Amino acid sequence: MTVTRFAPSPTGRLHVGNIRTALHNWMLAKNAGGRFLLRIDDTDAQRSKEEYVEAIREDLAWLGISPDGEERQSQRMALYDKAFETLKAAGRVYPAYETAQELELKRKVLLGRGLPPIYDRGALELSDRQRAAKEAEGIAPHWRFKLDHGSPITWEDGVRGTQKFDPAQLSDPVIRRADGSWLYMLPSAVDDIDMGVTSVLRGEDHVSNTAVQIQMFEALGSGPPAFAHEALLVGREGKLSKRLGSLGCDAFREKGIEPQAIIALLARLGTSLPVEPIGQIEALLETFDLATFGRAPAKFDDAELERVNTALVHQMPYAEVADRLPEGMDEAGWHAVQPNLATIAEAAEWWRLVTGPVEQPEFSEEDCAYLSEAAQSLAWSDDPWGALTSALKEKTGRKGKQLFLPLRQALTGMNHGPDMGELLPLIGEETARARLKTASQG
RNA sequence: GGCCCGUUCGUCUAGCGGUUAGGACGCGGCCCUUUCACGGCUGAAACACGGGUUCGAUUCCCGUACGGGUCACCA
Repeated sequence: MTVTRFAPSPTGRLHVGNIRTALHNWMLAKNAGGRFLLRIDDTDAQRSKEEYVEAIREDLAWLGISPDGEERQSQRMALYDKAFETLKAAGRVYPAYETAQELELKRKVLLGRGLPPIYDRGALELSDRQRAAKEAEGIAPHWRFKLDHGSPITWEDGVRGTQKFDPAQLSDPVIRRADGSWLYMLPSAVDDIDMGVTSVLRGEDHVSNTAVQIQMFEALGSGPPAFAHEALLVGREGKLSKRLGSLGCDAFREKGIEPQAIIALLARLGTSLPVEPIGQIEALLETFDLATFGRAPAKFDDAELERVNTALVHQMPYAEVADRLPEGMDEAGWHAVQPNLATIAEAAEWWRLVTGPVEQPEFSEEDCAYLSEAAQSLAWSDDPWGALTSALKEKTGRKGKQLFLPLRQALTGMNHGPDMGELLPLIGEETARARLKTASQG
């Protein structure tokens, strides 16, 4: 069975990049009838916050991509200890004593000489006596995973094709701090094994991590999962950008963006499939295919998100939105107002044209007379607007803008808006007549 | 700087040696509508640059430029 996972760190709200990864993993699993798991990667106790764990769950639920299971790394330490011992016994981890400052300096020197800033394995040169001396000084080591430089690391990537890495081009990753706390690399691999994850789909910022982790999977006696790395999303100006990071689920919600719009856009952006206002995630699922994923970074544009949202809002049936509409708005009201909406929240603004009060403009003397005439001509029927306008056309000879604009302004206080034929019946005879009278009195 | 990846209409992209270079979104025009919007029709709009290879390159190779990623005791 296909098992995928979404493994965010609870250090902030979900943002577009996150959401996209989560969605694609969800789709990858569901498309194969598999399971989608949430793993809270909270090994970094300093930065992880409980409120964000809760927010992540809520956001996923809001988006409609709830996980089938959840794990937390902070509760799985025993597993990592065990894996660590296994690796140690196999000679695949070694203690290192450099300080962060020393490492930083080494990197700068290498970079300055035009060389790749790869860890020099200085700790491997240490004799037993030198190590003992460090310990005697009270310096506890941090631990690195020893990469096997023997042969190139290769894998068949779900979106990038055959990948090949020279392990000598990679630094031996620090996997454990001196205080015993864990870094991302090992726990992630351990959990993927333990959770039975079969497919790992993540951003291309992880490709070199994958190379390292493939060796970890092997060292732990497990075959690696199927990896796929999708191109990152960039902002309007290119670049991953601070701006994109700030586009969180909460911000979208506040702007009146429907979760379906986010899903519809993110499901297809950067793929060869057209972005379409598809409200059913199941329909999106049918066309989901890693083979359609592009390898170049795609631009995320919130204007496009808003467009998708608007198109979706225009499709939504009354039943789906009923409980979010303003007090008193029934199905007829929804239909009258729907084509003019960019967000559902805007329904309230248009609905005020019906419930009033309306703010009428100043009318010329001529228009006042016309509106007075209109008040008298108003007759109720199935189609009061049609009846009113044709009656006035005959009586006054007005047509076009002259005919309808004063009426619209008197009745709604605005010179554009939903179709009057639908709006007038909702306003009702009494209110309509009153508004026309008021307007006719200047 | 090393290593990976990429560059086709404004945007997302199709293309896998010979095409009028296709689609979608956006944009323009027309129609519908006694407003705006919705809807329908229609139009403009692209192969980063320079060398090869080839009868023929958007497509293959090399180089240049540009963009993205990575090289953390972050994930």
